[in-house]
Amino acid sequence: MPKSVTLKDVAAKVGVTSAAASMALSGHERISEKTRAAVKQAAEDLGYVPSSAGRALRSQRADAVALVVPNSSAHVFGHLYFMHVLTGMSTAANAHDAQVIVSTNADTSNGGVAYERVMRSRTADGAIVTSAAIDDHHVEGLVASGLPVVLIGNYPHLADAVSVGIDDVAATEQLVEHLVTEHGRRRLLHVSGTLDHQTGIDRRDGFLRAAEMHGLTDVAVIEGDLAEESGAAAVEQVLRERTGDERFPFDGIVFANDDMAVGGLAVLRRAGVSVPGDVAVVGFDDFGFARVTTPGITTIRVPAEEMGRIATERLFDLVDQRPGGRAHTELGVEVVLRGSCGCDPERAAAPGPTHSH
Amino acid sequence: MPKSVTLKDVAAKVGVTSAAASMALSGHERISEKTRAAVKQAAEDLGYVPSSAGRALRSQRADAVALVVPNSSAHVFGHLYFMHVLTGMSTAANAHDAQVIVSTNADTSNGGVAYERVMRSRTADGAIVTSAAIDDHHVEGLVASGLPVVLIGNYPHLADAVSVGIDDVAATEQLVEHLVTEHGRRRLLHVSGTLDHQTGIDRRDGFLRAAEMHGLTDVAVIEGDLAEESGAAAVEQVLRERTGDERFPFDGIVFANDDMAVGGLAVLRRAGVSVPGDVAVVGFDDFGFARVTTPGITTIRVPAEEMGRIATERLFDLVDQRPGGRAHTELGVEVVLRGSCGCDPERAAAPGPTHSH
DNA sequence: CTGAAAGCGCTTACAG
DNA sequence: CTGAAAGCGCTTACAG
Repeated sequence: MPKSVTLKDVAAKVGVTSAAASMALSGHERISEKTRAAVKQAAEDLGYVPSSAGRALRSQRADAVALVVPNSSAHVFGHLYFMHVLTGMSTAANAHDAQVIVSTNADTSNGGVAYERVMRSRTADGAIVTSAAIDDHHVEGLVASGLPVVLIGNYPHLADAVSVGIDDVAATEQLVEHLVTEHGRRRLLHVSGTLDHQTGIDRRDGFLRAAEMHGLTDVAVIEGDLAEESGAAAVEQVLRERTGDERFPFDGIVFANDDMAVGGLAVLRRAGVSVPGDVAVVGFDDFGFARVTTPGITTIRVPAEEMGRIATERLFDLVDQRPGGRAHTELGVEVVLRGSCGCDPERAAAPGPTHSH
Repeated sequence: MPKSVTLKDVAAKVGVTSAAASMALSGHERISEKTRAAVKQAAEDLGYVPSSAGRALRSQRADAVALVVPNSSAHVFGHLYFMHVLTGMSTAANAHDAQVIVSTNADTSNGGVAYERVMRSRTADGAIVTSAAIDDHHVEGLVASGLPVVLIGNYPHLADAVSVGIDDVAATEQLVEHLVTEHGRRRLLHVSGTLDHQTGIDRRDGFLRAAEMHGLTDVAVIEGDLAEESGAAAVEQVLRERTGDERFPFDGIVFANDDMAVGGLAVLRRAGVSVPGDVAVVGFDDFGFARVTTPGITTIRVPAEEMGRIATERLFDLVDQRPGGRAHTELGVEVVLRGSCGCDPERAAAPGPTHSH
């Protein structure tokens, strides 16, 4: 492993002090044009890159931001959602010449959680926290500590925290509205996310509120956990509990995310229940799966990449002590219509892949 | 923002020097049991966490590893592949108390690429590089520089580099073998990845070699770029060029990855070509999509998470100067049989979701 | 055995 | 105007 080139090496080559070399590289005016050029040339020749540790120690700034993945969402690490958030973070971080650190929350050993250590050790100047459970006190502690943190999602109990999110209630209402108004569905099932996360609560509340507004009486909620299997399990439960001759007791299912919709769709298919013929299905997220199933899943497009990007911009505002705007930034969402609700007839009517000739 | 607690604060509280406090915290024997306990208590009370910059500067070690995403694969950043690799990296990094840095390769401004800067600045102790193009000279330079680097994939022209990968040639041969032997397909099309990446070349070569071994004469290769759209484009091209009465000129398509298979599948469906009836389809990767399409896509499961984990272990070997084993570690893969090749009749025969009653 | 300096690499505030 | 010290936080090697 090659010894790394320091500022001293560069300075020595030119015959100035390292202090002068530092100023030369940063374009300080007190260094003559000639010396400045010589130092820059020497730095280039030697392949000099400033030591991040030296610089961080001196400037009290790591030039890095961390993405925190709390324990409570460990099972969804590996999900495209994080990749989208990470992509957005990278875009913003690159613009600020900062590194992106991914902090999965392994070490709960020393009484503290990993991401708190990341912050306190100043490895990162600030953190983005996403998918935290409502009762995750570590998040509250972090926010309360005054360290720069931006939350992705809605945290009503942390009203002062800077956060970026969407309106899950309104978005879910839109989906229900669509099923009722456009497709005449009135017997609706909601398969919710975990109710210890605000998104789980909000999407369920949106469902219930819209159902009430439309005077729907045949509605039910089954609690899921956002995993594909839990969507499958919910549908299996309905199939098991239906009375004898019933085809399917609901004519629409609102899954709290696409993964569960995928799982539910597979079970419906195997049971010979037609989608959208017998049951209309909608999901939430649009991170990829919803586009490739047959039929495609009507869903809400969550702008995860933009959330990551904006959250990171807000985080730099905090780190640089720029007077922030609103504590919460709300991004718009979009309903994406596909075959599973009965829309997009071209696609829905196309021969299925198992069609024989 | 709260002022961070330093070792000096802890030492002051106990009435010892910061050097003594440092030794106490690291359990050095020369510090009395009593002082050790007092220092630990004080550290806990004050919420002391060592500064990573201070420690890194002193120990010449960042305790961080970087995942590098080269420019050439910028379009696939945001792909589940990276998330799997990242998950594996995190597992290994956590075990070594190290941070994971994600370095997308934005800054090509200063003549150097971002990940070279990450390495030279010692922000990370080493890097994992994946999806690098064959002619990416920056990778060669990095490897040649002697900095700790582990490559994911196969790099025949960098035979001395430490790397972790799978046998793409053999895996693709297995797929062809399956189509020929189990499903009697003999007119095969390969939609390749970009041929400036070794995986693109290897999967194509595996296809061609297996075709030759089985004496297939009706084979063709179309170069794609791993994106869903390019799989669609390849199939469209075939449809466009077929002669009048022909249904589909091939009875099997080997896509170099699942994404392209998904794109191809959609076009086939719209054209009324049955899968697997008229054409058997296979993909490569199994990062998610292949499982949720209808029919499911027969594919090769690439152990991306394990690749990330093992590459990171190898990287720590390098960083810690442990005598490494082989330069290249090859992981096994698994053929996953689903409906698109004609296997899994239970699923393939199940009523499609657009089936009407 | 223990106290305290030295130095990792950097940049700014100070002394001359 | 310019040279060089001081100090960010840490830990180890040295002096006493």
